[in-house]
Amino acid sequence: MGTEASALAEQFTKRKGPDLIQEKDAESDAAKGAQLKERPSGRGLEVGCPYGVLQAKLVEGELQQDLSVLARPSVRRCVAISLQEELFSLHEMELVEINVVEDSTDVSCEDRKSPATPRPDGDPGPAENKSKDVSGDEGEVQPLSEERELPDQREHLFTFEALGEGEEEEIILLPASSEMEEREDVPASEQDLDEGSETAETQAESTGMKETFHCEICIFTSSRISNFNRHMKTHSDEKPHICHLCLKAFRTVSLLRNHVNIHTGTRPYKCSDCDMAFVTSGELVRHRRYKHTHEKPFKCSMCKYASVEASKLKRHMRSHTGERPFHCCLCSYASKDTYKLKRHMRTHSGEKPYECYICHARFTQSGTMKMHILQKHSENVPKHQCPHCATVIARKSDLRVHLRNLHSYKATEMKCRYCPAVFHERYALIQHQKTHRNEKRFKCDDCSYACKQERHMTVHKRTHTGEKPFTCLSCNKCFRQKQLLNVHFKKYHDKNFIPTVYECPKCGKGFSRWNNMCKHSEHCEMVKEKAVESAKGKKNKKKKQKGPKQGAKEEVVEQMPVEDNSVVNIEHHTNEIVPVIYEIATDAAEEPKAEVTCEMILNMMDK
DNA sequence: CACCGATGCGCCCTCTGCTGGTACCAA
DNA sequence: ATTGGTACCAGCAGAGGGCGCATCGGTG
Repeated sequence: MGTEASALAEQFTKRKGPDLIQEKDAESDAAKGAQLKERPSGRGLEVGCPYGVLQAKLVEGELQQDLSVLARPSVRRCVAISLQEELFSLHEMELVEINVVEDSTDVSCEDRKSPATPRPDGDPGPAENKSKDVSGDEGEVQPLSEERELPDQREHLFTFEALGEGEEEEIILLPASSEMEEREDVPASEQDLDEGSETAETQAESTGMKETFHCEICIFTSSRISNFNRHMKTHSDEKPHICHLCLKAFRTVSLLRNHVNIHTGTRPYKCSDCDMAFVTSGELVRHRRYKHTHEKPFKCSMCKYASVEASKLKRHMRSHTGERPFHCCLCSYASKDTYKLKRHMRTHSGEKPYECYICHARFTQSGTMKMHILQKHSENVPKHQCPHCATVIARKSDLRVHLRNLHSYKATEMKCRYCPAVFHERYALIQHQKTHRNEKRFKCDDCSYACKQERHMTVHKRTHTGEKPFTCLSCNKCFRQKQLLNVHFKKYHDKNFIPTVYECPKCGKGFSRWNNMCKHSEHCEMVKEKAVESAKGKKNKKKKQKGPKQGAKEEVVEQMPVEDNSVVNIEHHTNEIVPVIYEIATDAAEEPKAEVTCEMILNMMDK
């Protein structure tokens, strides 16, 4: 065996990662051959096969997750597994003693039925068996292997032997247990003769004190012949008890009865604490643990997690080990359980099975739809108040983002744009910078003038220097500000220009400026207020009232607000309005004078 | 043989939290 | 008009709870 292993070791070491050994005889002997059994009492991994018991204890890390166990009863008395080559060097191939430790292996009979790991090009491989699809129709893949709990600390030895030639790259796990060593004395062909036999063969214990019955096919032993005989039926395909409703066959009457109860809805096991009822007593016990007693017998050794079911603990352990046995065949995603893979497959199929009953929007997950309904179609939805500021955010997760972005401590200093202050919290920086917002930080060296923006100061300083860089091309008149030049040009050189007229509603006299009209029309105080308010509203709304327009008078009046009790600071608003309106016709035409300030023009230019 | 507890697999669900696109607002 | 910031929102995955069902093995 060792020689054979050496000869084929190189082939073995060529085997890469997730490739699986292809099942050769899945439909025949193997089907009733290799089985994996968990031993609740211990931590050893037992691999049952027609030739005895394989018990292995794998050293964590030595056997990777994709270790698969295959039964090849028609070829050898062995179990084939695949290993990643980096785990075993050539010289280790002849005889390997492996300590099997739980959580490091991923061994399953299911692997015999499962497709091989998807190839990078998507080709599942010629021997891939897709018979068992998670979703049934979504092209999902089965796990490479299924983690098994290894509840026994006992160490068991087994050996590996490379098997096959050429393309045959398989590792044969040969049991080194006492039973198997005895059987190695018998030629393989003779052993094969025994395998299919289900004859009840009793073997007396060496002590002779008590007779036990050993199954020749698996590890089962029993002290009672009746149990043994019943067990032997599990190796038979005989299922004489047929459900008359669905024609499904069962081995025992009890199994059939439970099954028929499902059809009939008969649930004889009723919970004493609630209205639930179940077909089997086991379901009731489990239900009571979940809902009433909260007994959780399966405890995680690495954290405080405990579960009602062993399978839940097994699933939980994957969060510690990082094992992801369920691989997507369309991308690199792998999940820790079948449901997540199925859910993930919707991202490829585009399926959105959840529909909002109100707006009929569709969603891939029920939780997403639920949140949608809550946020879009519900009232009095509780919001989340930021503990550090006044922000209120609809979703808790978004509040978390808010806290992370605005209230988390940053190691790097964030500097204020306007002063030397530095901050480590973004929110504090923003609040601080707001204090600069209305600050007239730019102060003139030659007078008391101050402004918010530097360019305003640039324009202002021309009043001290006398600089007038904007020259009218028609009359060579110079201006300090471009906007003043524009106004001048329109007024004196643009024939098509028609300025706005503000007409006193009482006497009909026209004015180019509101304030002039208002001074004239003291009896029109209310009208004036409304017009100014209207002008203010227009400015705030669109900021587009940049110049005099034909018919602006009528427009302004029409848009006057109806609130008669509105109070407007005339001086303030005239400062904003005057630059864009100037007198024509009824008043003597003249250039804007003192009413037009630098800031007015610049503000207008900003708009 | 029936009963019962245990086991295992599968399916579905909820809750939770992160991520990236988008609309909106202010500068 | 542009740009940057941020709440809003849907998409998606992690983790765990709960139940349906089949099966096995111990026991009376």
